[in-house]
Order: sequence, then structure tokens, then C-alpha cells
Amino acid sequence: MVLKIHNTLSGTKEPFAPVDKQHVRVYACGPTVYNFAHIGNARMAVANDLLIKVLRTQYNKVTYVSNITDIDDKIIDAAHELNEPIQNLTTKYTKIYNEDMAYLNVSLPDVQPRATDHIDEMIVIITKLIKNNNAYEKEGHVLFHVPSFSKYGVLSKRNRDEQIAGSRVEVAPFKKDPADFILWKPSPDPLPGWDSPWGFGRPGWHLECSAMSEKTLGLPFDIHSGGMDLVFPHHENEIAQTCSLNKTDEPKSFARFWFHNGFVNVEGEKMSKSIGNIRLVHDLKKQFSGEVLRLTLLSAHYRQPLNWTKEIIDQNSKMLDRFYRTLKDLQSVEVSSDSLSDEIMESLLDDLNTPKVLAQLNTLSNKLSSANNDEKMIIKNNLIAAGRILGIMLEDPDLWLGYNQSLNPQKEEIEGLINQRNEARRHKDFKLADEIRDKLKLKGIEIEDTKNGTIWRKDS
RNA sequence: GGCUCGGUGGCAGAGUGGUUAUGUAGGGGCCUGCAAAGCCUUGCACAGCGGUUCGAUUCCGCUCCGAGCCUCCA
Repeated sequence: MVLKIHNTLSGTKEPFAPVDKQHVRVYACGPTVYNFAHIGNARMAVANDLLIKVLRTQYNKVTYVSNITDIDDKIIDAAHELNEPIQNLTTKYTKIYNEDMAYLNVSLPDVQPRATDHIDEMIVIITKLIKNNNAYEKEGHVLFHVPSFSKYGVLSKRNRDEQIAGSRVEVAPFKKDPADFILWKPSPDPLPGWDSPWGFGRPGWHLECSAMSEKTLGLPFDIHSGGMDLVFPHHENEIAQTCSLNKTDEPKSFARFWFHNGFVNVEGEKMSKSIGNIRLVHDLKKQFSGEVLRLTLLSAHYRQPLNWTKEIIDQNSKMLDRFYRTLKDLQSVEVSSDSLSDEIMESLLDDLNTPKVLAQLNTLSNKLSSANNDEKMIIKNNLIAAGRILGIMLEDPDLWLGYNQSLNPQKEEIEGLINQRNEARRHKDFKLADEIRDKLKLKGIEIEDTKNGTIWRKDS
């Protein structure tokens, strides 16, 4: 079985082969920390987390780097508005980002470099780019000269001249070419900055990833990832910088695979501040469990757009409950291995086809009622093994489903009522029995009469 | 205007040149005093028009529709 990944560079699904089989290296463009993470940020984190977990089933050593952008004009603006020091803001939101992602069962990257810790490296890169005639200084700015890189546009498959024709971008007067982008810009007082050969200033956004990816992983590395929208211009510019720096026009000398996840829409519309429909993980946490949110993110293929609605959250919540119920029914079954069936593994390896995996798990789960012991073991093994990679079904089934409320403060009262009801049922006083059941229902308690007696759970 | 990617059943969402995706919602039934949970069963589909083919939802072309990017953006 071979892992296949859609490579934006070729526009096709390709068999994955690492540069170094002993050490797979992945870099994902992480968040700009000036606010709470939204569900779109989460999709990127979850997609990459899944990619890494799948890679780890195939390779012994995988290093996952995902940066924190902690210097940026949006951050400066936010800090100014809140009248808060920039560092307080970025430290705070970095911490919250990591907490929110942990809630979604996203593992922390192996390395999480910060842009502001790599200013020196960036200055070195700029100096070299100027020396190589790929960049120039003008009015305190340093710009990358796009025509100096012949392969500009390979990733996003854009023809520069055609773009410019229909472009509505206002071109800064100091640009030699309209497509030239900023490597360094001046920071007039009181804006934050660093001393450089071009004066006090701060780096352009694209530069940090070129600096940090090379420093943390070395070149070329295997997979460079991020959200769809980063393809142009961010990743295109990174390619131009890093390749020019190393005097090559071969994009694969930077990263072999480019992995991009699709967008999350909300109720059919793009998330945006003006519409006011941004869904923050911070808020969703109050209403939904991490596993439900994560499963919902995985319910569509990572490259497809995902329409975030209450309905799909509910659907996935039900699916997850069913999986847990299957696991509950299998509690007494011993697991002998933790291996995933070839079929399901194949789906994961096929460009992370999570909807297909979920369908397979459902099919498997549906076989429970007619399964013999061996088959039950297989069902359980697969659910658990798949859950570990997908980041779901990690809780205790009884607790998840609301059973086993030994710590519920109303436990005695509830069980008292259940005893009263069963007493009434014995006397065939079904009117009273149903009244008691309704009363429990109002308390959020659902009861089930099984052949082993009445059991109860907290209704979610 | 340019580039890219899509249009699958009420909804969500995979996939395939000829055979049930799967979930959810709906219909019918079993179980139950009635429920709950579970089980069984059953509708409902591949945007349109051409072409290739013995056969296309699947390949090709065109049309229509939608989304993203071209400007900060996950």
C-alpha cells in the first residue's frame, strides 16, 4: 500500500515518496495570532494533524513544523486597538490557539517556530537575494523582483501578464514590477521593528516561512501545506524566495509536495467579519465536544469546500454516538491487536479519504448484530484503530453516552424515581410509571428498560 | 477579463465505464405495557446537450450554474 497525496504543484494525486525514508519532514503555515482561531483555522490544523498521523503509520520518523506568525500588520492594528503590548497579544493568542486545537485532538507540532525569533535569518536571506539580483531596495523598502524568477506562477498556474491585465491592484510607486512583493518595510515610530542594513523595519509576511522552513527542516523537505488561499500569493512567493536564494528555478528543490485544504463556509456563505458569521473554536467549544467538531471537519474530503451548518454538526454527532454505542456493546470483547484493516488503511492512504473511511466504519458497525466473536473483535479493533488516527472515539463509551453517572449529584434521587417507576410497572400502574418517566426526562435523564433491568443515561 | 476547482438522491457526502456507497431525514415492520436503544425492510441520484463505446453518472466536447483565487485571508 502506498500513500497518495494530491500535489498542488502537479494538480494531480501522486504516490508519496519522501526525500529521506528515514525522516519525513512537513511544514505547515500556521496562524497569525491576533484573535481567536476560527473553524477554518481548525480545518487546516486537523487536516495536517491527520496527514501527520497517517504518515506516522508508514514512517518511523516524521517531523512536523508549523509556525506562529507573531509579527504582522493585522497584529499591530489589533494591539493598537486594544492598547495592549504586541507581545502580550501574541503570547495570549498563541496559547489559546494551542488550547483550542488540543480540544480538537490536534497534537502539538514537533516544532512551532515564531517569526520574531527568526529576524536575523530573514535579514540574511534578504541580503543574499539582493546580492543575487533577485531583490532591490527602494525608499526604505526591499522588494523581491518577480521577473527575476522564471518559474513564478508554477504553483498557482497563473500567467503573470494575464493577471496584470485584469488586476485591480493599486501598484505602489516604488515597485519596478507590479507583481514585486515586500521583503522588508520601514517601521516609522511607534511601529515595532528591528535594525537592519535597510534601516529600522519589519519583514514582509512571505519571508518568515522561507526562513523557518529551511532552518527547521533543511532543503528540500517533503510536504509544505496550508489553506487553499495561501497558494497565491503566499506559497508562490515562498517558492520564488527560497529557490532564488539557492540559485535554482526548480520548485521541488524547496518542497516536493504542496498540500492545501479547502475552505469552510458558514450556512452557504464565506466566513467574513462584515457578514459577522465567523465561527470561533473558542465559542463552539461551549456547545460541542471536540470529537464532534473534529468529526464534522473530517466528514468531507479535506480538499472539498465544507459548509458549516448546525445540521451537519448534528448528523456527525449522531454518527459518533452510534460508533460509541457499538463500542459499548463490545465492551466485553477482548481486543487482540490494534491493526487497521487493509481496506480502511487503503482509504486513508488514498489522499486521506475520510468520508470513505467513515462509510467503511459504519458498514462495519452495522455488522455487529450478526457478528460472531471473531468478527466482533475485528469490528472493535478497527473502530479503535481508525479512531486513534482520526482523533475520535478516544473516550470511554459509557461516559460518552451518558451512562455510568456514579458522580451525578442527583444519582440517588434518580434511582429512587426509577425504583418507584418499576414498582408501579409491577402493579401495572402504567399511568404513574409514565409520569415518572416524563419527570426524569425533564431532568435530562433518559431511561431504557433492558432485559437486565432499567438503565439510565444523561440525555445529551 | 484571466486562472483553478466543482455540479451526485430531502439534506450531508464518497465512488465507479456495466453490480447496494455510507450517514441523516422519510415510509413499513420487529422488539417494548408504552417508550428508549437496537434490529429488519423500503423509496429517492448522478445539471443539460452532443460524442466515443456493446454499454457512461464515470471518458471527451460544448452549454448552463456555482465556488475560490487574481488584494489581507486557513
